[in-house]
Amino acid sequence: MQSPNTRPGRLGRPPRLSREAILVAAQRVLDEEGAEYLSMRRLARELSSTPMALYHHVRDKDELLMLLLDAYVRRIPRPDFPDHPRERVVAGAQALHDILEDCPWGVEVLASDRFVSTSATWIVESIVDALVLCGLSPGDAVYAYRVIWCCLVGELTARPFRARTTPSADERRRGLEAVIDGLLSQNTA
Amino acid sequence: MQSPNTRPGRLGRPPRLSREAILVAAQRVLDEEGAEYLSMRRLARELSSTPMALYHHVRDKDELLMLLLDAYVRRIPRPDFPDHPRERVVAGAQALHDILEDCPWGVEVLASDRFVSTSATWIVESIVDALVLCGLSPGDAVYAYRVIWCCLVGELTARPFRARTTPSADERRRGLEAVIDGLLSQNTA
DNA sequence: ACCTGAACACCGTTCAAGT
DNA sequence: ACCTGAACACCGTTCAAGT
Repeated sequence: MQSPNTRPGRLGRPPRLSREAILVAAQRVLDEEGAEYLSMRRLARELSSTPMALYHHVRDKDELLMLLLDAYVRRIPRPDFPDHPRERVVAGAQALHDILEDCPWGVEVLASDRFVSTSATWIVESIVDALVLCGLSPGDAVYAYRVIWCCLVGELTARPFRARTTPSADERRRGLEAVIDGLLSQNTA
Repeated sequence: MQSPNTRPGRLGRPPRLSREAILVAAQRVLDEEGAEYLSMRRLARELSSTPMALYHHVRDKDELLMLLLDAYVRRIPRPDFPDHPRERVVAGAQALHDILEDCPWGVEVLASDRFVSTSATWIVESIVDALVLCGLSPGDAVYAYRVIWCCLVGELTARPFRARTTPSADERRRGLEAVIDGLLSQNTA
């Protein structure tokens, strides 16, 4: 129950903030108000602190978002995927979609540069592995994964769309399967 | 050669700005500095005017972007597409991709709501029609178009990606064809 | 070491006034 | 009718100072 700000033998002022506390508060703002309201200034207010205090625990806003996404992904339970390779690709892509759907701000963070976290590698690797088991060469598998990833990003980014009806989960799955099957059958061509 | 600000019989102060002039200046900023520098304030400076003068000719920044994209699309020459339906789908998607690649800020405008311009309908319709000619039902064709559109948006949004090598035009085409063939063959399933 | 306050260089937009 | 200036309510970030 040793609180960090009472730890003895440390020089200087005891910290009032911590990376942990900042991330918790940021997640709260994200949940309660949405990503468009998460600013360094808003976050400082949430913590009854000043914007600049944050910069002592986090390099900049981009790093903060990266850390938030990282923590979010880490909280996700690792589902066990089906044995059949094709089903595994579909399930993996579906999982990736679901993760990002619950975390719309994350798409932007991932789509932009900088994010090099390894906390989501398992799912990427699981998809690529399954693609190889489906018969694709490693190079083709990576590329096929890339196409799948682009479709997911597009699906999540191009939200409203001209057809005002959001597609049902079933429709989405059919679309996803079509894309995956197309990528798989290109191998044999 | 009748300049609008000398047109007789009009009441009030002659206009110094016009929607046309604003769009031209905005396009110049876009070309020379990039979309991230196009602000109402920057644009007003470009026109030696004040930010608020712009709001007399344009409802807000979103409308400005919409008008810019509209003008951009209108300038594109209408290519003639191949006869074979499948090739037509591929060519249409390719064209859509190329248009947006030269116009990265447009992706965001299109991905967000509001844009209801009809200046790009011809290309969308051409793709949907070709999909129907390929044997898809009208409903399936619209949905297939949606999937293709999402892939394009994703491809353009998820720019850098973990594989640091940007795919070649050939690779991209292969990916696109795989997606399209997947969508087409789902029909017969 | 950790935090504060003021400042810099921006945003989009509203409101009241000027010609 | 068209434009201006000041103001509102924001941004992310740097810099110098305080304890």
